[in-house]
Amino acid sequence: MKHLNRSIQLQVPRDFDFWSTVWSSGWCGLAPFSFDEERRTLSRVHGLTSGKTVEMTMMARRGRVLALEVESREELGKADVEEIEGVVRTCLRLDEDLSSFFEFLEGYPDFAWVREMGAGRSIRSPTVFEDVVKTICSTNCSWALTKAVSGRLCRILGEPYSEDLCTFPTPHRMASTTEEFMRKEVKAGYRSPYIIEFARKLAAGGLDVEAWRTSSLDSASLKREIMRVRGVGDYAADHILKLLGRYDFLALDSWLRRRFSQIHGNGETTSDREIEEYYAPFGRWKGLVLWLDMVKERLINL
DNA sequence: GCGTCCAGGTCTACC
DNA sequence: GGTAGACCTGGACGC
Repeated sequence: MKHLNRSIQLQVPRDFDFWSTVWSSGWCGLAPFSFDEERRTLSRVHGLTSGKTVEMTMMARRGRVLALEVESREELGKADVEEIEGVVRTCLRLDEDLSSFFEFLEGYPDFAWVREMGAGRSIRSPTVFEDVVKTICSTNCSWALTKAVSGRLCRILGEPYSEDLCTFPTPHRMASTTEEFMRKEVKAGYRSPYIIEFARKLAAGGLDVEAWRTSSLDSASLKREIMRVRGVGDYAADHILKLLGRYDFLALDSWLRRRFSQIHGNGETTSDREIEEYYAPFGRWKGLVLWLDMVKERLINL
């Protein structure tokens, strides 16, 4: 089938670095995202509201420019292009103002590298729905399993674009499946009823999770609301808050605990209280500072 | 090949 | 409010 290509260029903030944004978390490896480490590109297969499916590939260009190559089987209209640009802006957090964070870090020379690199952002999904489902799928399992379940969700319930590329399923599509199917085919295990219940609430219009992005609630109150989703506990709620751009909580998981003990505890086990105390001086930015501290080695070796 | 452990936790029952 | 035990999957590991 014939594929149509379109090139788009986006202006990015002065303090933004594309590859450190992509590379700072494992989210870039969860379908329908994929990356090419050698070419330093991030791709995503995405279903537009017009019903068209596109594959978008992002890469950095000189200056404050992000290049976007979009492939589609159908001609794209102005509204399609605007939607694609919006998806990219959301995924890369181009509209997240981190200037006050960088000003705050000026008091911490150990973190000067963050501003120098343009680090601080990490990718997320274009919808809160997708981020919540993926977060639930990341709990109490290996990262390999999280990737496998995300892949199966797309492959089995998403819209196919090519032989091996599919979109992330919509809430309606996920809501229409059964717990048994989710267990047997997607192999999401005991998380299956949680995911389906969440999708059904959204599909029925009983829950507007996109509103969380602009919620006027303080983070503690918003966290309580997020935790009303079954399958989302303390860690997952903290992680979702980070994806929403709120960093007042640490989102401690077993990987972070192990990493902290390697970096700051000489390999000795450290308690959550000790980790909390270590990052307490960073106030509302502590969750972001913790994350950057843990992935520093990965980023400065880029 | 087989059994066990555990990983980027959460829920429920019980005290 | 704190804690124990159950819960899916799948890779790593020891035997």
